[in-house]
Amino acid sequence: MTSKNLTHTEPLHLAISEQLCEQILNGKYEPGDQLPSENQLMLQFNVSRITVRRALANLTSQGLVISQRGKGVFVKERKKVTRSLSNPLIFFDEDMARQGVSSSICSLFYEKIALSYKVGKKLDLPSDTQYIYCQKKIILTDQIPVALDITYIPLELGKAFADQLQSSLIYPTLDSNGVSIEKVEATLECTHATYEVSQQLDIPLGAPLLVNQYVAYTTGGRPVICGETLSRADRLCYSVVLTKTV
Amino acid sequence: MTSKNLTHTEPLHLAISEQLCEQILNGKYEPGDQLPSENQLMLQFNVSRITVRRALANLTSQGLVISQRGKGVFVKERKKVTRSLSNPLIFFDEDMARQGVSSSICSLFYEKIALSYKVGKKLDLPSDTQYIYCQKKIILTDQIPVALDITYIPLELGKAFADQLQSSLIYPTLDSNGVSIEKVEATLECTHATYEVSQQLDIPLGAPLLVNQYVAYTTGGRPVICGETLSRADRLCYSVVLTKTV
DNA sequence: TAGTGGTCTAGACCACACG
DNA sequence: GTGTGGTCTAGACCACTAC
Repeated sequence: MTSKNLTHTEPLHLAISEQLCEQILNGKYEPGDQLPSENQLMLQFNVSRITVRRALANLTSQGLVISQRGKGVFVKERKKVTRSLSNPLIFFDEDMARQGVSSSICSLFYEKIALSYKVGKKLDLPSDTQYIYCQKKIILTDQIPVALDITYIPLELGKAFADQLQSSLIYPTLDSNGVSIEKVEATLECTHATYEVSQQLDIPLGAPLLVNQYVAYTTGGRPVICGETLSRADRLCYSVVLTKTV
Repeated sequence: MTSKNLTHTEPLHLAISEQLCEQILNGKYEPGDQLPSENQLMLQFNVSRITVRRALANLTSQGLVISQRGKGVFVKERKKVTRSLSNPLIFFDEDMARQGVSSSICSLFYEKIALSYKVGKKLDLPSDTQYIYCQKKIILTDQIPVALDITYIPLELGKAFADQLQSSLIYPTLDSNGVSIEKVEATLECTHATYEVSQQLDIPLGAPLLVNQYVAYTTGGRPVICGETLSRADRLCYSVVLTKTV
């Protein structure tokens, strides 16, 4: 019945994935449910395995399902936490706690590295500055990795708070040491997970990431730290409130 | 040399896509350049076509290349425009003009529809309200579709400015008619293009979209309009400035 | 051991772009 | 027409999970 000649307009794999997509959205398959196996789908739609796999790949690229080797294909859970970018600045862990979510960090890297031109400019460092601290860490909520953060910290701060920074988040650390964050400039965009990042955040290659590139300023408009947070787009969203200040 | 037994850790398609990825990032292939054809890659890496295609699919899902039937596979241009969410509110077209980019809109749909509970709540409408205007439009920059916007406009506004709204953007229209936007609440997240949206924005199925869900308020904290903008993640990013107001 | 998804092959036909 | 990517098949082997 699914003769190839009838589907001049729509490829088979698309027809199948659209149908499965509808069933997922309609609730025939609920989050956590297992889809029929590739074998069953081959029989059900009377197509070859590669076409079934292509259809499943469509669903995966739409973030609807996740496949697990040896187990099956499952409908993804759709639970996101919200990171508030409102004023006043709310610390990440407080933000999560308010949503009933636990958070922790796992420091991957904390070292003095050569300062790049770009970072030097963002932090308005003297032109003879040669080094800076760089921290890479994984941020987890409810034990699941949600974000990879890379922060650049000028030497004096990085040295003073090294221990603290490796076990807690950066804004609270600065705050509790008398460095008040007065302003944050951020850009939000979306990229795709490289192979390396996909491994670190346990997501498929090419999965969408929300990128938050930020520069934080303390009193007197002096930049303190900058960096970027790559968040799993299936786990995090940002909220913003803009008020006309005139 | 690319014997299967050597690559226990890494599948062939990944090894190939990683190598091509590196060459793209290194500049061997520049934006706009054509990659070797599938046939050439089959010979070059001594693998089957399906493996080459899988490697190219990896690159596509990472947003690095785009394939065009009958022509070839090309390295994607990486040009993004920035939408400022700072204060004061900058209109989209001014924002684009400042970046040397032309912008236009294409109205797809402008009709009175039944009011949903969700929208009614966002706009704080009287509980007996039954209808609302809904506008769907494509937003183009430099003639390329970048976003799909869906806006909900209460009856009195929607009727009064119907003509204007179909040819120009909503904030400027409201502003020029004496409706000042004092506050905007927005959440930013990322989803995947459904088949329908992928067709409208000319992107692959499942491509990442930046979703901006907003409610705009006028004087006295009264909500005026709400809606959501689905932007192509490869073409748009948002910028935000947060100032401690205390 | 049985069932699942992951990788890979060789081969076929189709649709589209370009000269 | 030639070359390109898009779709699809049948079949094989592997790695992982669960029993």
